[in-house]
Amino acid sequence: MWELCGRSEDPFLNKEQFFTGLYSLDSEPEQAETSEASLALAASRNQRYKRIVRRSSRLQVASSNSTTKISSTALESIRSTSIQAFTKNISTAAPEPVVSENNINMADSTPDISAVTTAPSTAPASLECTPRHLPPPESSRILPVHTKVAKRKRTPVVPAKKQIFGGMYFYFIPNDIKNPVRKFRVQKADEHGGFCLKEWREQDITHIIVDSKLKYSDVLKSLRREFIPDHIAIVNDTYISDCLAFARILNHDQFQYKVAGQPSTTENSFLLPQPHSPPLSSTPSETPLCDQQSSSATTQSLHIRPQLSKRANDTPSSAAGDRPTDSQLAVEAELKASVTTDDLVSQQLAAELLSTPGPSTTQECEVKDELDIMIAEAVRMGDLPLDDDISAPDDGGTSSDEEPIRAVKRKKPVARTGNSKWQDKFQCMHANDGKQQEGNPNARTIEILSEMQKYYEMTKDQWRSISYRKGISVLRKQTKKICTAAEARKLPMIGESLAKKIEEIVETDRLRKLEYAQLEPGDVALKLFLGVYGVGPSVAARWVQSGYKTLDDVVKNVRLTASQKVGIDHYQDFASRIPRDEVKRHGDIVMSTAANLDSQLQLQIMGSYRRGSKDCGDIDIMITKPGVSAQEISGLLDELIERLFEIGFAMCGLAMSRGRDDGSKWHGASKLLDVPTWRRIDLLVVPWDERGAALLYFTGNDIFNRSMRLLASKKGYGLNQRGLFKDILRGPQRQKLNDGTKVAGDSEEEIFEILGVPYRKPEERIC
DNA sequence: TTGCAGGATAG
DNA sequence: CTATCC
DNA sequence: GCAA
Ligand SMILES: O=c1ccn([C@H]2C[C@H](O)[C@@H](COP(=O)(O)OP(=O)(O)OP(=O)(O)O)O2)c(=O)[nH]1
Ligand SMILES: [Mg+2]
Repeated sequence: MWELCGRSEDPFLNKEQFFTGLYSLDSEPEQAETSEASLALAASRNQRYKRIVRRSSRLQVASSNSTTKISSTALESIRSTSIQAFTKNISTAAPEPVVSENNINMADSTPDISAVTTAPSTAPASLECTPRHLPPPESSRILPVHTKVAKRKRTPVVPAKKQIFGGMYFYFIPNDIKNPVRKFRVQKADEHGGFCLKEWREQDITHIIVDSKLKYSDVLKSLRREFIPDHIAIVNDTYISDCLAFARILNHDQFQYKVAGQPSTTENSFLLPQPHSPPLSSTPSETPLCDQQSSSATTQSLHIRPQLSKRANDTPSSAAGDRPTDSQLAVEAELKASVTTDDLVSQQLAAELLSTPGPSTTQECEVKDELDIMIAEAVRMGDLPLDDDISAPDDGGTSSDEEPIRAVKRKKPVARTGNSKWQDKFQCMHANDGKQQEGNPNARTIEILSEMQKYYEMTKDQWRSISYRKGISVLRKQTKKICTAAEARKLPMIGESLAKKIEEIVETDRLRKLEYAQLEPGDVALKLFLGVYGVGPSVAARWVQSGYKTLDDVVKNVRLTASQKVGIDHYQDFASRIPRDEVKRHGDIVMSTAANLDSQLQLQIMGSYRRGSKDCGDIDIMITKPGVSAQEISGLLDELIERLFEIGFAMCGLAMSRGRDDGSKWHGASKLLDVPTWRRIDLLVVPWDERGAALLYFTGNDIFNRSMRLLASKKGYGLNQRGLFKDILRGPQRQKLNDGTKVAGDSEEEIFEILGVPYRKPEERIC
C-alpha cells in the first residue's frame, strides 16, 4: 500500500495540470473582470511548475458543523436507547429502489489513495443485500482482472467436477499475494471455483485463510475486530492445499487447520459447512467466545454505562489545587466587576480591541462586493515552457498484489494550449455573509441535497460529498428558485447529476435516491458513530461492520482512543452548538487567565465566532504577542493550560502540541461553572509575524480556506497557516528543497492583496 | 482519467 | 504510516 | 459529483 501511495505522487505537474481544477470551489454566477494588474502579477509570479498535489493522507473533508450533528431533542436518549431513536425524522415514504446512475464508477475512478483507504465503494445496499451466491465485483477480488486466472472470469479451466470451492469466499491474511506461496494458493482457490476477496465483505466471506506464522490475535488485529462472526471459518494456509489434495472440502474444524491461539471450538462435525448455507447453520459452535460477546452486547445495549457517566474518568485536575470553582468564579467575577479596576481590564480591553473586526483594514472594501470578483478569462498564461516530461520515476511493479493497472497511468499529453482561460470563480473571491437563509427560495432543495451530502459523507466518497457541498453553496446564493434541470445546469458546480436531482426535488418534493439511501441498514449507526469526536469514516464503518448499533455496543467491545472516550462521554455536549454569549464567556476566562501570565499577550476568538455566527461548534482562540517570534512563547501554552485546569475551566485535553517547546496548539474541553455542558476549545499560539496568516486560517471557514489555498497554488504560491510562500520547490524524491520564500504573513490584507482577492471581512468568508 | 488545501496530532 | 481534526 |  505504501509503495502504491508513494508512487502515485507526482512531484511536478505540467502546465495543463497546473490549471486543472481551477474552478474547483464554488463559483460566482456573475463575474466581473479582474484587474489586469493582478493578473499580470499572477502571471509574473507564476512558476513553471507547481506541485499541486500533496496526496498524503487526507481523507477527511467536510467540516464538522454541517454534518452528523444530532438534533438536540434526540440527545436525551443517545446513550440509553438504540439508534432507532434517531430515525424518527427520516422520511419513510415509498422507497422504490433506484438504481444509482453514478455509483458505478466509484470504485475505479477513485484515486489510489482513496481506494486504499476508504471503504468498499460498493453500491448502496450491497452490504446486506448482496446475495451470497453472486460473485463479488471484480474490484474486490484479490487477483487482478487481467490476470490469467481471473480473466476468464469463472470460466473454469479446471473441470467442473473439480470446482470444489464453488460458492466459497476466501479472505486471506495477509490479504495480498506478495508471498508467492500465498499467491499460488489464491490462484488455486480461484481456479477451483472459490472467490478470493481483497476486501473484507463480511456477508460473503466463508473462510479466512491465515498464514501459518500468524496467530489468532494477529488475525483480529489485522482485521481490527474484536471477534470474527461465527459464520466465517478460520483456517490456516494448509487448508486450501489439503482440500485440493483430497479434491473435496475438508472439515475446517479439524485440529490441523486451527490457527494458533484460536479459541477452541467444539469440533468434529465431519460435515463441512455448506458453502452456501446461511450463516446460522454453519457450525454454530465455533468461536463461542466471540458469539458471546456480540450477543451480550446487543442484549445490554439499552443500558446506560454507569461507569463512564460524566466526568468519572477525567478531570484529574479538579481535585488538585485550591477549589477550582472558586477560582473560576473569581475570574468571572473579576471580569464582571472590572469596570473599575486594574490592568486586568486593560488587558482584556486590549485583547478585545485586537479582536474587534471593525477598526483596521476593512475600510477599503466596506462597500460593494460587486466590484469583487475575478479574473476574466482572457488570460494567456500560455507560453511558459514547462518541463513537460513527467519523469515517471520507476514504478516498480513490485509488491502489492494486484494493480498492474497502474502501469497505464503516467503519460500526460503536454499539449500546451496557449491560453488557459480561467475565469476565477473561486468561492473565496465572493463575499458571502451567509444571511438570507430565511426567504431562501431554494430552501427545500437545499435541505434535501444536504441530506444527500450527509449520506455521501465519506466512506462512500469524500469528493462526492464536497461536490454536494459546493453545489448546495451555489444554490444557497441564488435569489430565485431553481426549478428545472436546465436552469440548474447553468450554475457552476452543478452538473448533470445534481441538476437532475434538483428538478426531481422541485417537482416531487422528495428525492428517491435519498430515501433509498436512508433505508440502508447500518446507515443510521454510521451517522451516529461519525458524530463521536475522534471517530471518522474509517472507524465508524468498522464499527458498523462489526455489527455495533449503539454507542454502548462500542464501549463494551472496542478499545477506544482517549479522544473517543471523551467524545462518547460527551456526545451530546459536543454535538450541541454553543451560543455566542457563552463562547464569549469562555474566551474571557482564557483571556484573563492569560493576562495574568503575561500582560502583553493578545487573544482573540476566532472561527465561526469571528465570522459573526450566532452559535458556534467550538471555541477557537488565537494567542499572540507583539514582537515575539518563534518560541519565546514556548512553554507559555503549557502554563496557561495548567492554570485553566487549576481554575476548573479546562476539563480535559484532547490533543496537545507534541512535547516540543514550540508548543503552539492545544485542543481540549472546557466548561463554565453554571453550564454543565462541556465545550470543545482550541487554543493556537502564533508568532507575531505569522499572525496574519493565522488569522486568515483560523477564521475560515474551511471551504473559504481551501478556496484561497487552491487559488494560491494556481498562482504559484503556497498558502498555509504560517504565511504565503512562493517558490516552493521540491527535489527529485519529492523532497523539500526549501520551504519557499515567505512573502506575507503579517497581515491578512497583504495576503489577499498578493493573491488578487478583494479583502473579505470575516463575516463574508462563509462559503 | 484525474484532482479536489495544507498541516498538526494520536496511535 | 493512517485516521482524525483544525 | 464536477471540471478539466
Ligand atoms: O478542515 C478545516 C477545518 C477548519 N479550518 C480552519 C477554518 C475554521 O474556521 C477554523 C476553525 O475550525 P472549526 O472546526 O472550529 O470551524 P469553525 O469555522 O470555527 O466552525 P464551528 O462553528 O463549527 O466551530 O479552522 C480549516 O482550515 N480546515
Ligand atoms: Mg470553531
